[in-house]
Amino acid sequence: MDAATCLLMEGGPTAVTVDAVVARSGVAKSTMYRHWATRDELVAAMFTHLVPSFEVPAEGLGFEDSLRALVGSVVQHMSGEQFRKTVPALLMLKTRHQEIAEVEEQLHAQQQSVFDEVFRRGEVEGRVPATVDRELLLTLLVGPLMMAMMFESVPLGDELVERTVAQFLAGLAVASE
Amino acid sequence: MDAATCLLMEGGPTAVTVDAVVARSGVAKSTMYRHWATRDELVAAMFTHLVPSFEVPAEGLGFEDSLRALVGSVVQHMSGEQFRKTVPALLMLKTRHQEIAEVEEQLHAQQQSVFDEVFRRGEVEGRVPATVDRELLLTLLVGPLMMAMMFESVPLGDELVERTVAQFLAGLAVASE
DNA sequence: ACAGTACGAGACGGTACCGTACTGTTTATG
DNA sequence: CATAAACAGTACGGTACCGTCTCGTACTGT
Repeated sequence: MDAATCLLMEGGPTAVTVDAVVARSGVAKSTMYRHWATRDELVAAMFTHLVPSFEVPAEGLGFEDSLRALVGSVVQHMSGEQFRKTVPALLMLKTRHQEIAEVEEQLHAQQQSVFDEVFRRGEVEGRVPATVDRELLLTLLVGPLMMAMMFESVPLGDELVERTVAQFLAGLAVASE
Repeated sequence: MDAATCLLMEGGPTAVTVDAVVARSGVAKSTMYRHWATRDELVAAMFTHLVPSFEVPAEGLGFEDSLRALVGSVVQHMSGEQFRKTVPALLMLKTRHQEIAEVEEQLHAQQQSVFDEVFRRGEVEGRVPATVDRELLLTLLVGPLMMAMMFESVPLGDELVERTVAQFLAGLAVASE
C-alpha cells in the first residue's frame, strides 16, 4: 500500500502498475492478487487508504474561531505533498471510474459534515441563515483554497486563510440582509 | 487532432494512444510521426489546441456588470463537456509534464489578463484597492466556480454566479476599509 | 508429525503500445 | 510533365503490462 502510494505520487496513476508495486514492495505478485482481484481494485483501495479526515474544531469555540481553525487545517492538509499530488489524480479518475468516484464522494461527504457543524455554530450565533444551501457555502468557502492548491498561483499560507475567511464572512453578512 | 480530443474526453489521457488516433482519424501512423516526433508532443499539442480564450467584456460596461458578464462566461465554459472533461486531466498532467505545465500556465495567464482588465475598471471606480495582489483576487473569485465544476456538488448556474460575485464584492468592500 | 494456509519468487502467454521502416499512391509545384 | 513532398497502409521489433500459473518455503493449529 505504501509502495503504491509512493508510485502514485512519483509518476501518477499510470505508474501504479502491478509489476512496479511488486518490485518496490518486495511483495509477491501472487500475494497482490490474493488481496485485490484486479489492478483497478488496487488503485481504488489505495485512494481509500489515502483519504484524509478533517476534525471538528474544539467544542467551546465560537463560529469565527471554529471557521479559522478548520480552514487553517484544510490549508495545512493542502500544503502537504501527499494531498497536492494525489487530489488532482483523484479528481481526474473520478470522472471515469465509478469506484474512484465513490471514494471521492466519501471524502466530500466527510468534509461537508465537518463544515456543517461549523455552519451550525454560525446559525446559532445568527451569522448563517438557516435557509442557505450548505453545499453552496462549502463551495464558496473552500473553492479559493482548492484553486490556490491546484494552480499554485497563490501561496497556501496564513494570508490566504485570512482573506478567504474574511471574504466568506463578508458574503454571509450581505446574504443575510 | 479532433480524433485525439474525442479519445481524451472518452477515456482520459491514457486513451490517447498513437494507434487509437490512427484508427479513429484514418490518418496513417507515418503521417502522425511527421507532425509530432513522439506521443508526448501529440498530447501537448492537443491541450494547446483545446485551450479556450476568455474575452474582455464590452468596453462601456461598469465594474460590476463587467464582473458579472465575465464570471457568467466562465461558468458557461465550465458547463461545456469539453472543459469539464479536459481540465481535470490538464491539472493532473501539469504536475508531472513540463510541456503540459506550460500550456496550463498559458491558459492561466490569459485568464488572469482578462480578469485584470476587469479589476482595473474596479480600481477606476474605487472598488478595488490598487495594492491587492491580482492573483489572489482571481483565486478568491474563480475558486468557487472551479470547485463547483470539479466536485459537481453545486449546479453551474445563475445562482452560483450571483452568489459568487456577491461574496467577492462583499469581500472587496471589507478589504478596502 | 501433519494438514492447511499465506507467502516469496518468478516463468509464461497474451495484449497493447511505441517508434521505425518500407511500399505504393496522391498531390503540389516548378 | 517531371519530380519531390506528403500521404495511406502496414509490417515489424522491442518493451511494458496484466493476469495466471507453478513451485518451494515459513508459519500455525491440532
